[in-house]
Amino acid sequence: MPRRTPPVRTQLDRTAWVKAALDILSEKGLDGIRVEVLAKRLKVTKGSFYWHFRDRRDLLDAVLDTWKDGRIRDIQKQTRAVPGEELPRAYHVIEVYSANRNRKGMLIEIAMRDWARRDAAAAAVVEEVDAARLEFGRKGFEARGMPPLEASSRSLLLYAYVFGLSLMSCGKFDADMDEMKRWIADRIAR
Amino acid sequence: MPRRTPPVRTQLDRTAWVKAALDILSEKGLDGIRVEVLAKRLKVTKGSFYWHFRDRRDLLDAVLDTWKDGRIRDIQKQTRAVPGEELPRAYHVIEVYSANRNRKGMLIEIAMRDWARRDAAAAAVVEEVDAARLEFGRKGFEARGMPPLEASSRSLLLYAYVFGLSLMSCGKFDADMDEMKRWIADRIAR
DNA sequence: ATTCCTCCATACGCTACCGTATGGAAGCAT
DNA sequence: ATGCTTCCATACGGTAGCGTATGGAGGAAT
Repeated sequence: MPRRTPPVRTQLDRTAWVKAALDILSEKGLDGIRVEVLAKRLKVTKGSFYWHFRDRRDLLDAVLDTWKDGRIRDIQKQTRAVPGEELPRAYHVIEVYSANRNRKGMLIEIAMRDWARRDAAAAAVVEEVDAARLEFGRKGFEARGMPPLEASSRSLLLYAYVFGLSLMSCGKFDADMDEMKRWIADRIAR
Repeated sequence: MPRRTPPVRTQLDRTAWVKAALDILSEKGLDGIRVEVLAKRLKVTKGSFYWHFRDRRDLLDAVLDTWKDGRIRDIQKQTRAVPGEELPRAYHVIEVYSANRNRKGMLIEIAMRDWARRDAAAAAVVEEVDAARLEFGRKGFEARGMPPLEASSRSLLLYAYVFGLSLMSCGKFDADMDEMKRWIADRIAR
């Protein structure tokens, strides 16, 4: 009778801690990332944590790096899409960000920006990611023949809108939210 | 020689604690509102706090009420402005919210929304305030002859934009941020 | 002057969390 | 088998914060 339950003998590494930290970041914000809380979630003790990380700050830095890499990679993936499809791509971006299915990612976005207000390293990361996004959007609009100022403005409006929408509770503002979102997407991208 | 320094003999009341709580909320977020920290700022001890408040939650509820009343009052003040001035009023709203001078108010806005995600009472307050704002904006656009869907959409876009902008770090995205803001304001309100 | 009420200080126990120190189990090489 | 390395458990001291208990100062009322 070998191996009834593969007894959670799963070795942990830094990525597991970072993943758990991102989870709890989306739920409780930066102040929710507590060493002993994460340890409990991962069914281990602090001993493990302080083996993989120097201290809490070390984990936070790893979280920042991981998040930044992921976001930058996402943008580059979108950028490599076929050219000549800029308009549907703009709609796609709006759709992805403002959809409820991307809830967790959006919560992390907001938590990151909260974090950035109180931490220089986080601020640098967010700034870098935002710059990449705005640049991506600007290029898309310019590829459709818009002048630089208009392209930049639309790009900024696009991202400000999707982030702003995610922190408003407009649940019962209007029943036809979908129509409104469509109207707005047109206003931004058309 | 009477009264060298009016020896901080200033009696505290609930409003003083609420005010301090709002201050620290804008700086450190909800988790920054700690009884003993506020006491230190107000140069008193916890003994005072627990005289005026039942517990920390009691303070938080008072903060919510105070903030809600202030926001609602602000909206009503704007609503009572002279009619026929809807367009400049829309620009004014954008200007006020997106300006850097309103920094603290904006930080509180964001902190409130963060709070709302983890607390039902806060969620209710934010929802009420947002509904009032969206309604205010909608009426303004409808007064200019726009159909309901468009008016609602523009109102939503307006507030989502100003809130979203406040959590982006677009410092070095473009030097002519002012021109971009103007372009965007036109796109939203014109 | 005494009493009462308001407002705050002090002291206490309790929990959550950080970081360290140390030991121990499991796998691998020799 | 023995030693080495990796990964984690346990135990400890320390800080920050919550809420309570209790006492005390100062003004107001009598």
